[in-house]
Amino acid sequence: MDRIVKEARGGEASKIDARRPLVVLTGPTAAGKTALSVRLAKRIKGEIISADSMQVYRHMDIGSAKIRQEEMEGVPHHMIDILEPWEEFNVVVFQRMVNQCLEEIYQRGNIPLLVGGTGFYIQAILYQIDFTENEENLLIRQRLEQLAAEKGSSFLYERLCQVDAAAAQVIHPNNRKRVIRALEFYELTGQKISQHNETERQKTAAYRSAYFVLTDDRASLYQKIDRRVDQMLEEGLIQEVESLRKQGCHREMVSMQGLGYKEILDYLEGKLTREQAVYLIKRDTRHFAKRQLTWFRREKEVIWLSKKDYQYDEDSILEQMLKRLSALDIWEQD
RNA sequence: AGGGGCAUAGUUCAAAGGUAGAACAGUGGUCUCCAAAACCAUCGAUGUGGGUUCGAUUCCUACUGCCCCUG
Repeated sequence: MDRIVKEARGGEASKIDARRPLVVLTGPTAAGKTALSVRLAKRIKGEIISADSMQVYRHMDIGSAKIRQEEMEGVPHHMIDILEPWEEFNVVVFQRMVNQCLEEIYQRGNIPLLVGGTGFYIQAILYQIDFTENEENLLIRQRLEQLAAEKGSSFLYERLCQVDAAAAQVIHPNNRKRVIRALEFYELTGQKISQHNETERQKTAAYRSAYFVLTDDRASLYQKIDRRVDQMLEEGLIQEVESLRKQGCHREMVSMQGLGYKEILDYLEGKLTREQAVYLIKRDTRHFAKRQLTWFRREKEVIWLSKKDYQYDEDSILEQMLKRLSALDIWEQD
């Protein structure tokens, strides 16, 4: 409705939306994004970019519910199996790599589909958030972390109160990670992160985009999560983690903080029984799904696709998506 | 069937003749470089009927349900 192109046709001072097209498909874990994304990609000549913080890692197939080669049905997939589990990964790396991917996809004349459950990563791309990269920040962060360990996290919080009161007001004192990040930002740039965040928040989407959120009733979602975890165990999750452990993977690694990995690691080290580990995986995955939904609710201009509204018929959902893409001028049916 | 024990939040467990606590689950939220992470907030209970008492969820009693032992 707010398509600038259509306004142009109406004779208004014309400004064509020069932004490039981007389709986002996300939703809570176990909602069924993967299968749907492949079907959509085939219809619109798209390439899929995974927005998932765990599927980037090789050898982590079962626990991350990674798509299998044969399931891709020939659709190009990016950002999957690109790192070893011991390699560092975060939003900034994600952003840089995906931006590269996007260029290539546009050059091929295809439409990129950003598919995955990590809302923060999607945000980083869609709004092209500036994280003000800097080499030094690791050192500063380590120093601050040590300070927190020595003098307690309230020490850092008090410092933040002095340096950036606005940030201190928003960040809870117990949230050490954020307190540290805020201080680190200040030391690095001499500016307040509260101010920086404020300007970043003003940004509008950098792409002509559609933001689909595939979801389902809470109860069905939770049921599916439970079933999926059981299935992962049947498929050999424990062996997968065991072999990662033998290769030297430990819980300090970002990759080993993934759901299913940290718990099985504890089980293998005798800190948990198998039953306890499974219970925790299921519980934490439910929590995760809930947090994802909270995130998407806050996100502006999302198109909710509640499976129940479509009688759980994937064809109807797909049709709806195509309709919306066409209305948003992202894709034209030939 | 006889004897004993237990009934407190969705679950596991506290406490007390005068305001019933916690953990976990559930729910809501924060998030702008660890985000599958980290953090915050919040809903919610004395099995049922009598009796004693100023007052019972607590003491007594019957019932109901569950558990254990004996047969």
